[in-house]
Amino acid sequence: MHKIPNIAVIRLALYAKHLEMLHNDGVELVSSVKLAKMCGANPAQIRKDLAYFGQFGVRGVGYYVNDLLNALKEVMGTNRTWRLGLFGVGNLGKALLGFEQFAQRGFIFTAAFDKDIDLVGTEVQGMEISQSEDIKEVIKGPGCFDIAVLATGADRAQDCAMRIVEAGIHAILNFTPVRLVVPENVFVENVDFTVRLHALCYSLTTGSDVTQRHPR
Amino acid sequence: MHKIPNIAVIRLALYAKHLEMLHNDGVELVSSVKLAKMCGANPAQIRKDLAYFGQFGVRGVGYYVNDLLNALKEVMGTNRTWRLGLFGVGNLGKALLGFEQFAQRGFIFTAAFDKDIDLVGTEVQGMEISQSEDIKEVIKGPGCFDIAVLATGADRAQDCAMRIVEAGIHAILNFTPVRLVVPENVFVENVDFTVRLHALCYSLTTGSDVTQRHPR
DNA sequence: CTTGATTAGTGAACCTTTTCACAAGAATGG
DNA sequence: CCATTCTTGTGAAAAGGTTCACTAATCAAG
Repeated sequence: MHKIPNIAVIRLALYAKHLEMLHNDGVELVSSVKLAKMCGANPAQIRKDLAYFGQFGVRGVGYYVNDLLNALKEVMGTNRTWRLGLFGVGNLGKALLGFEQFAQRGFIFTAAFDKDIDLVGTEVQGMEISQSEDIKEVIKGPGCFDIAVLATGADRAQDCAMRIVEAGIHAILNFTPVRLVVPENVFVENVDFTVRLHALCYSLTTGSDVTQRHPR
Repeated sequence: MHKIPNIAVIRLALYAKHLEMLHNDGVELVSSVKLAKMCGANPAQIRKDLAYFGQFGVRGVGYYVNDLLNALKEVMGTNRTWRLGLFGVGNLGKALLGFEQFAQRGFIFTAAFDKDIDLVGTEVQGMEISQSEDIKEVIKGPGCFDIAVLATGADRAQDCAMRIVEAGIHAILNFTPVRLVVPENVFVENVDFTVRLHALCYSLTTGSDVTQRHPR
């Protein structure tokens, strides 16, 4: 049995995104070559990535968009809605609450927390704000969520992360610049816009392209 | 001469970030082992990455934080201020305008554009909003910028990108889900939060960690 | 001055990931 | 049924990146 490269899994999300676009355009059939052009990838890579998870295509024909999309969703675990809990309702937090692409792709916020006492109890983007100290209570009710989105200030980040872990949440999307210390069984994705800007700076300065082929 | 891996350049930004933290803490000397622990990297990798660009350390001693930081900034082209132009002053756009980490790390917004006539002429986060049709005029004045930050709706993205390119801008940080079509000499970094969430979904569903080691 | 402890720099080995090239299967037209 | 065209699935080769293991340099203590 083959070891599946992490990066192949990430690319599945990319493929799924483009398959969804094809589906919305009413396209029923697609070849690895066409999909590769859309994604900016190599057709052989797409076929190989898919092969790690099964056989989804028909030789001489291509891939049926709907079938492949459903198969990929099943593999990635995105054939369901995932609930998000926001920590830190500042500029970025508010923007994330209203970020349409989340809802479109099956991610909905069910809870929002902030340290600011004046904010607690008020509504932002139709979400009632709670105190992060109350996370355990919130999680028992309709505010229950699967993934924490951390958008607090740097000073609150580690503290919040510990509360999140203690409440039994095992996944964090971390927008703070802090390297979180969490138990091994907790998954953390660090998002850092400035790193991406640095890549552009280097490319502009040296003329050598270090931008990434695929979106992240 | 060696070919420098793209990914090594990206990691330099990570090292620089942690060196800045050390510098702020008054630390003057650091070893590859210590820095590696901070960054969550392998010490040999740090030494190798640095070696692509020169010799910055002292054997038996380590790296002088300040010297290395300055050297890295020089290499990456971040020993200067970079000016950003924002396109699309919606939820996300506003959040980016007020994003403290940008200013802290040498990125400042000098211009902001929106299609909404009611917004044009008003101020958001102390920035006057212009029409994207006027980009060429704005660029001649104090609103001149080096990198475009694209945070419009999907429908406006490609159109805006073309205007940006025509105005002579060669770098775009793209927050829209659109795969931009631009000339070869224009650098594009695509940011997609949902892809990162998908990685967490897969990890949670399968138990196998596909999150990235380093922030992006 | 010598010894021992550190730590950067680096060639080589190792591992991972991407790409190639072709066999196998499917549709179409005669 | 056969030939042709298409496209997937996949072993193997190539490319790319990471880690190891050792050398060279530096410092401190005896």
